[in-house]
Amino acid sequence: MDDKLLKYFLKIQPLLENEIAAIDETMVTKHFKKGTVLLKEGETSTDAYFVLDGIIRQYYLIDGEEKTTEFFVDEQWVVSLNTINLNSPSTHYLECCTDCSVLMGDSEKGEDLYTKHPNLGTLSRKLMTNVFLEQQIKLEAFTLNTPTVRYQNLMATRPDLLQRIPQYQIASYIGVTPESLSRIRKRLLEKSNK
Amino acid sequence: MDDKLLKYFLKIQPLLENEIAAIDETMVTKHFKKGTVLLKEGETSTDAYFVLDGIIRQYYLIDGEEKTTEFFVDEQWVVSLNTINLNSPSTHYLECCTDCSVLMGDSEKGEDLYTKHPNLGTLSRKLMTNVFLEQQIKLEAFTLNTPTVRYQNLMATRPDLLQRIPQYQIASYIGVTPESLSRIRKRLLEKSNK
DNA sequence: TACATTTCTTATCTTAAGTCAATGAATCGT
DNA sequence: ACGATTCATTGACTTAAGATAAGAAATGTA
Repeated sequence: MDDKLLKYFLKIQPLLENEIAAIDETMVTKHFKKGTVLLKEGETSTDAYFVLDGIIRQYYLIDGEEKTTEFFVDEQWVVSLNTINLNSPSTHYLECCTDCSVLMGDSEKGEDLYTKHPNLGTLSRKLMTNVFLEQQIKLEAFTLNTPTVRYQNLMATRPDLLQRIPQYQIASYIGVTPESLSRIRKRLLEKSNK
Repeated sequence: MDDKLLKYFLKIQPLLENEIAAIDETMVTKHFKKGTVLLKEGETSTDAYFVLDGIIRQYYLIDGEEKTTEFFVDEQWVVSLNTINLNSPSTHYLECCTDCSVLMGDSEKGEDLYTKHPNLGTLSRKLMTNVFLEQQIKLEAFTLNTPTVRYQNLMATRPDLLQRIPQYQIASYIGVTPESLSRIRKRLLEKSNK
């Protein structure tokens, strides 16, 4: 099994050899070129991704405009509504911002896995809880802060993104137009120069 | 066991008699008066709540201002970061907006329950998944819409709240000041009168 | 009922975001 | 290296939100 994933799992839950083997059978390593679209609006796919390397962008297409809502990186899970509930076609897109290595697993096969290996069910529960908490923190940060503060937080916590992602996508991510972000940056610069 | 909770659980996962009994032992029905504060900033409580009746408001205190981020009602779970991770004291408050009936359970005891009854672990996993998805929908709605649209959505989907909750808390919930919400309402009225 | 408190609205002013248009800068492909 | 495209900045203007203050409406209470 991929070392990164194993380490990630073992931090959450101890696993037996045969459990590790079982996971191995259900997850495949895949490599995608920059620009590859993994999921389109309207599609129903139960694939879940674990990012090994690269950046995957989630965005919505609203009135012809792309609204970016997340950049998934290293050791993050890409799980969304339609991953879990097949009845609901995807409302968003997933695109590789860079060349990406991911582990892909079918969450439908997951259920079989859990009945055979209850311990993996426990792992999945804890995993889900973690993902939930991360999302809660994100929701908090988005609702409580202004665009300017959101940009400052991004500089502080994810400076890598600012290097590798075009600014208009960052703008969308913090909830403003590219023009507004440009002005936010200008104001911040003026302040720092007193 | 409370009938509402049982129905809710059975929609998610079939349960055996002894599993139901085990849940019963870990959850208590409680009644709170309007205005009761269930959780304060800084507290570490692993209690989780299942709302039977009434409205529980989640809010943050930022520079002396209350920022409302959720109203939990009927058949909703109140689970937050510190419920699950004791190391992190609460960053928010929980308050009863009305007289409330809730089921209270300690999520620490939950873990014991899952080792004894793996099936309840499965229930918990599915539950967590549902709560995660609800939150994802909320995050989508908040990031993609303007305050005006958020208010219109609220009118369409939760008209009960607009009746029972003071407008300045609704304003905070959709991310604006009370004055702004007042103007939003005025604009919408003017439009509907052509 | 009358008073007090809380909540909602209105008005004015300031600040910042959206829109549209134009211009520079950077990047890409051939 | 060249032009073509994409991306970032700037300016002018419009729209809407924040802040502050004042008053109206609603609610609670003695």
